[in-house]
Amino acid sequence: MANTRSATNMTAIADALGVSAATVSNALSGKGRVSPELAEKIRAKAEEMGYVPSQTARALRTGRSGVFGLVLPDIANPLFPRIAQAIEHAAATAGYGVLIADSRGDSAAQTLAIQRLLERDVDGIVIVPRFGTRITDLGCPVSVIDSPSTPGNTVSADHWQGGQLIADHLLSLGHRHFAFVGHTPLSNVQGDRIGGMKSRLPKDARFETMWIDRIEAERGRGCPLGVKDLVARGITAFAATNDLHALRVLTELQQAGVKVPEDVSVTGFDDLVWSSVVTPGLTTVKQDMAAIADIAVGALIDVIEAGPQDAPVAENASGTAPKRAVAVGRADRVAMSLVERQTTGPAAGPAGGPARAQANNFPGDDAGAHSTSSLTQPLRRNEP
Amino acid sequence: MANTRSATNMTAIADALGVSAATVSNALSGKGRVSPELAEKIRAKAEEMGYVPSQTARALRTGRSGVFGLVLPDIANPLFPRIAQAIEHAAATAGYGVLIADSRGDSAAQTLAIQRLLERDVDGIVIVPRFGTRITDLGCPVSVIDSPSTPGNTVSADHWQGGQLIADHLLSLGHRHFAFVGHTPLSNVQGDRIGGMKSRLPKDARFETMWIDRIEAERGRGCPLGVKDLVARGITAFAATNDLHALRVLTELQQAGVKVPEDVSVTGFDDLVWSSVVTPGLTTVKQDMAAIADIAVGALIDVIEAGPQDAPVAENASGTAPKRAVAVGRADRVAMSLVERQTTGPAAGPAGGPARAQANNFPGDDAGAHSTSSLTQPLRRNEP
DNA sequence: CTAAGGTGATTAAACGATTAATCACCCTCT
DNA sequence: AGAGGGTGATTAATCGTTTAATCACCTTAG
Repeated sequence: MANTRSATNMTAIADALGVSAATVSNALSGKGRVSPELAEKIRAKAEEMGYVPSQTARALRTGRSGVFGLVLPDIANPLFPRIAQAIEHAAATAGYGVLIADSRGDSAAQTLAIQRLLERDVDGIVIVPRFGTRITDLGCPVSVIDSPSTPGNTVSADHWQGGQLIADHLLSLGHRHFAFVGHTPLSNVQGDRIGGMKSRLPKDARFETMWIDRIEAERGRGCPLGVKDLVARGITAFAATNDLHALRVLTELQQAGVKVPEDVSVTGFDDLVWSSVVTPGLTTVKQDMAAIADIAVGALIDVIEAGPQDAPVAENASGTAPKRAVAVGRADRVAMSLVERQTTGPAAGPAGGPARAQANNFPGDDAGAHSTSSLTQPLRRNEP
Repeated sequence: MANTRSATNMTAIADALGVSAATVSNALSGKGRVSPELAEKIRAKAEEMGYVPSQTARALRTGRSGVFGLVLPDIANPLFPRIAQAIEHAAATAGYGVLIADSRGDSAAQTLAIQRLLERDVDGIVIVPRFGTRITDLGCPVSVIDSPSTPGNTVSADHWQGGQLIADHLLSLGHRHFAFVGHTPLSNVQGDRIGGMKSRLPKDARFETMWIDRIEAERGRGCPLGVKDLVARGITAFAATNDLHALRVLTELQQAGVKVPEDVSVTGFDDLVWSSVVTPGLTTVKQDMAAIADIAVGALIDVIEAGPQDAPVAENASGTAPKRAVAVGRADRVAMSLVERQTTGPAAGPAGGPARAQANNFPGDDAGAHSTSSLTQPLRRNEP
């Protein structure tokens, strides 16, 4: 704004029309009392002069910057583009800008990143927290996107239900021997996803869980996961907690000469960019980022528009809920949807693939979000 | 800031110490004339009261918001995380915040996105332009990150040199029959990358170029690229213009039973997240995003600190360079570096693999950035 | 002894919008 | 006709910081 910003401010418009600046403000905001004719004249003049209101001045006066902060554990995370895009879109639609902050590194970096945002007077913060960090009261509205099982979570995909989708899909194809591939058990998201999958398994199903951080701690970064051994042990389906791990498994299998999906099936999570371009296309489960972003941003806006409930913590009659400036009470979980591609197929091999395993390709079973209840009802009986 | 912002402003500090607000300002900024003792007392008090300067007020007064805008053609682009992370880091280091704007969709969306940033009074904009859009004078400093062959480009990776790195590497392995895989010829970046590769080819080399947009226009999105046919025609190396296409080629080859790197080699560009986790690991070429971001942000800061050179366009004695508020004159290109992994190996097959092709695994030839000149000197002779 | 110069602080005017308070004026009702 | 009410505008304060201008005071030189 400094240099070339056209010096068209309210005063300039006011002078040009011989009215006061306040009248211009009222006319443009439609708030005060201005005659319709004059208001129209002012709007026209503003348009003509290319007037652009100064968000800065407005922010100073109103105490609202019109900007949200977005804090991510690691901007380089492949899911980030989706989140950022969705949040930016939701925020822009509501008239807000989005300031990004990267909290890569330790949780101290996260605190610092938040601090920087607060100094910039953001009106609210959307945060995808790091593992094991608890978001404390920031003194400004906060939306937390993580997992329904994270305390203080505001909204997130229903990872558990997504896991169920995957499990139901694989079960319906006749699979009974699974390998779940995650990165670290410290992540609530991964925990939920695997938990959801496990929750669907019938009594006759078996599974193993592989944690990549453990494996790499032993064998080094980027080491082979040894998937062929697992296949030899009878596993017919690898269900990873995200597409990156699924891709790793998929290519390692292909390299080892294991046919996908003929010999084994592979699934991922998140429907990242490459999922649709690899061969065979990766069956995965997708988050409705737009919906999540709308809720996260909506929660922020609700709190902001509710106005400053200055009363610090006292005056709390009911005494139950500590009055924090956090957007609570909306622990929404957004349903995930199955994206069925080519890495999943009927279970093969001697592992006793039942006849019904052949009956895949159920009509109407490949169209995005859907409940798979009809397929899994017989299995649910055996749930613990 | 609205609600819970601690009401600790300069006046509060001034009152607490019985001095004027101006003195507090001077003491904290070290600009005016304040006695050392008082200055120290003020700093201590500010610390004690948890004073945080209002960027908003400062912005209004100084005309500098301390925020840059970052415009990206499509936030969902897999390279975006790297760019955003690097820019955010460079900006934060220089004391600036980063406001994101997504210009997905057409170039009108890009204009709108830029408009939104300008309304928020950004001090400068870093933009990765869409294909074929020309960044006009925005009335604020702009850094363009695209390709050295794009007019108005400020800084970017040296895609041409990156291409040379790949070509030299493959040539040294004995490859002579190439397939270049790009998305669209409209992209300067992709054009440069392929151009660089071609520039290294000796007379006895042959190549074909595949444009994915063309292929998909015919056969539909996500269609097979038909790489096996190309292999049958004698191609031993697929060099893609980015890792996503490389991954597509790689998995299609694996699925078709073609061995990588034994039968054919595959290379990508950008060293995206998955390049290191797939099997075999993808040989690629990497951008030094940190350096690029530093230059892009540095150019912005240079222009800003040069102060408002108000003189519109007149007063331009030499008359050559139109005085735009654009950060020109730094058409830097940042060298790329080869990341050698397992998708590349000696050329095999009847296509006349020369003896020297077997002589791969040169000692010291697998360590990130390096010039491959010693390997390619004999070939350079034959350049056009 | 007084003018000049230096030092360390204060005053006050911005920046550009919002908004409560005020004012001038006209109309209507009793 | 005077009180009361509505309308359409203006005035002026305010948000928190920066900064040019000013001021009071002290020192030193002529």
